[in-house]
Amino acid sequence: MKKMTMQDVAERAGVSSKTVSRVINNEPRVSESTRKKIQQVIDELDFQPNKSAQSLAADRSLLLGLLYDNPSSAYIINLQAGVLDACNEFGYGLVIHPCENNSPDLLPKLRNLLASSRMDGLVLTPPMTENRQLLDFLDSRSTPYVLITPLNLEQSCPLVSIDDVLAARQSIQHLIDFGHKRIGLILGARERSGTEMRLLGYQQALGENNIFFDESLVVQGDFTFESGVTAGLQLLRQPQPPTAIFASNDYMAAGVMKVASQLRISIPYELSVCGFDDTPVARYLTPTLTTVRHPVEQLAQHAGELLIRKLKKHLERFESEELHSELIMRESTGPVAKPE
Amino acid sequence: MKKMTMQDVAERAGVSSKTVSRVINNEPRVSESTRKKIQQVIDELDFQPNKSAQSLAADRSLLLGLLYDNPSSAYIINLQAGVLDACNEFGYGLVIHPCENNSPDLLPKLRNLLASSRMDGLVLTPPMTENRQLLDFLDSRSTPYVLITPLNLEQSCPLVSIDDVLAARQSIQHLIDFGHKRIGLILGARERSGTEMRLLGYQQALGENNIFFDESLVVQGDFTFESGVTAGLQLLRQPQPPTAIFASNDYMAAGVMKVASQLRISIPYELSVCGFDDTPVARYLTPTLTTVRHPVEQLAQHAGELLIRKLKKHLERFESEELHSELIMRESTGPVAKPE
DNA sequence: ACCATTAATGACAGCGCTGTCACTCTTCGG
DNA sequence: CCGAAGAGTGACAGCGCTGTCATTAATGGT
Repeated sequence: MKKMTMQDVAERAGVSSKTVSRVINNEPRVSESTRKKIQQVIDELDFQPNKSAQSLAADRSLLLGLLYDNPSSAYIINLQAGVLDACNEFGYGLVIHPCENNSPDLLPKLRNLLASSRMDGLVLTPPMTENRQLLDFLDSRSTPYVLITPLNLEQSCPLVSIDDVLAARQSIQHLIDFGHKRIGLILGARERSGTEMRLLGYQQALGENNIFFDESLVVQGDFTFESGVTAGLQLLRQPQPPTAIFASNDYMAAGVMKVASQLRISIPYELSVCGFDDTPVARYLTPTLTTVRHPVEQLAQHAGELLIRKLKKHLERFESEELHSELIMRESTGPVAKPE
Repeated sequence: MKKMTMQDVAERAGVSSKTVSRVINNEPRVSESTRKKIQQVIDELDFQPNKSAQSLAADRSLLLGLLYDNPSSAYIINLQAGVLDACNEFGYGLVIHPCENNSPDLLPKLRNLLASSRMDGLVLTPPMTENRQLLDFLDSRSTPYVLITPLNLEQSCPLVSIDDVLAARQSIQHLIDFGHKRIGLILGARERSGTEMRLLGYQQALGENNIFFDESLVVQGDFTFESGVTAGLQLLRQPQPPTAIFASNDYMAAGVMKVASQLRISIPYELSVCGFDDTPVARYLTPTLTTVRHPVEQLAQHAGELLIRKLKKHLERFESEELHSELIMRESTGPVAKPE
């Protein structure tokens, strides 16, 4: 495992080290024959260029940063896996950075991180994607970034997203197909753009099925289990309670299930519950939770690739992508008990 | 945000860049007065040394690697946070590497990663900590590493650990205090050293309370929810079923709760269930799960610090640490229904 | 056959830091 | 008062790569 340099490769291939560099970096202006020869030597010696030297000489760190502030660890792990895939493919490294979106020293900390790690670009996730200050800061230093976000707004940067409206509409449709007509909706945190998307999807589904939109069936949550409990109580204690509840994430759905258990409402016989995100907890609850699975890892991978292509200038204007979610049917949803 | 070099700092402080380097690296042989003056200039300019140049010149990457193969995302997030803390404190970067302990190309992949990222040291977590091949490989390249592991074996390397025996004993004691005498134990994967520790703790607790050790109350699991279901069935269908069950992690405990629900056994009135690890799911289950919380983040932080000190040679022999766990009492445990 | 253009390659400096070694200035025992 | 030892500092080379520019070989139009 002694160290190896481009010089070694160059000598063994009978070329200059600069030409080896050209091959490593996929630069043009190398004849097919030399390229092949050099590649062969590289493979033989299992040569890996020294990242520090590359960074120093080319003045780019070959590092991507991943910023997140999200309580769902499963979500983050998937994110990381996706971005890592992209990084590995293109020889980039990944710097992970858990942060607190609302902390006043988010920016100073980030500035510090950027100064010391010199990341070439950033992948941002909600809720950071909606932090205007943060985005402006990045723009001002012209640090490239891509967003992973349910946001459909006219963004002026590349982003990857899922269609939250569609995902919500399909879940509600699933409940309607079971005969439900009074369907409760628990929204997520108000400032998050996904929240209104889901409300929109809910309304669309009702509209398509000529079901009256009853505002009292829509309650505000904040993505926490506790808010799910509160919201669940609020819904189930109504004079005419819903027969099904769609929660904007699994934790709030778990909260509803807790309430149902306390009120001795049996799921799915007396109440259907549908979550969102397909967190691992969905499989561990009793009954298991019907929920919506997002392709988080692919999303993150695309985001990483997009960013890297942007860094390499192989990117025309703002490319963006939209992936789709999938309804995972489990035990917590079923037909209405007695058709009204 | 124009770039700054040690040269700039040096000029402004009226010294050579080498002396600035000395201050940055906390080297001795710098007079207190110059050190102070330079530090002041550094603070004023908010100077950060160029990591790539440092790495290249000093031939060390200033990078730690974190290897894990664990299905619990919450555990990993905590791990990462802990190691990151240590890294940030000492100016190191972190390379995360999810891997598959049983994959045949674990070693080739790792070799690759080490070749390209040139990490200075590694933090290993179960089950990698018990992968002899892996450890030998690292020893052979003399890559420093520290282990985070429940293992109590005479290891020849630094490690941080929790006292699994104690943690298990205390949980069992908690159940005994509620009057339970027939206590089921669901073990984790057989090859994991924590498993026998927990069995030991179980036996100790029984012994201390003069309770007969009934082998039929101990069943094998593998840390998955599904194995918890199987094990739960096995225990609860016995002619004389246990009145309490201790599962070696929360997922298996969730499996037991599922079984109990299906068999219409009410928790905690007819059966107490205790988990291990305090995964988020413990709070979302109904009833909420009594479990054991480990100081994963501190553990990881200590591991990181230990490793960095080892890298800096500030480490005499094999330092190791042991931290303690905490029983989190929730709703799933309670007194026996009818004292026998 | 001649110059203009382009393709393919190499020579060389230098990215920003650290290791080595040389140098100066104290300090102190004898 | 002298030499040795040590503390404090700087000059300089060079880590392994890439950017720039020079150089040579191949190609084509007239």
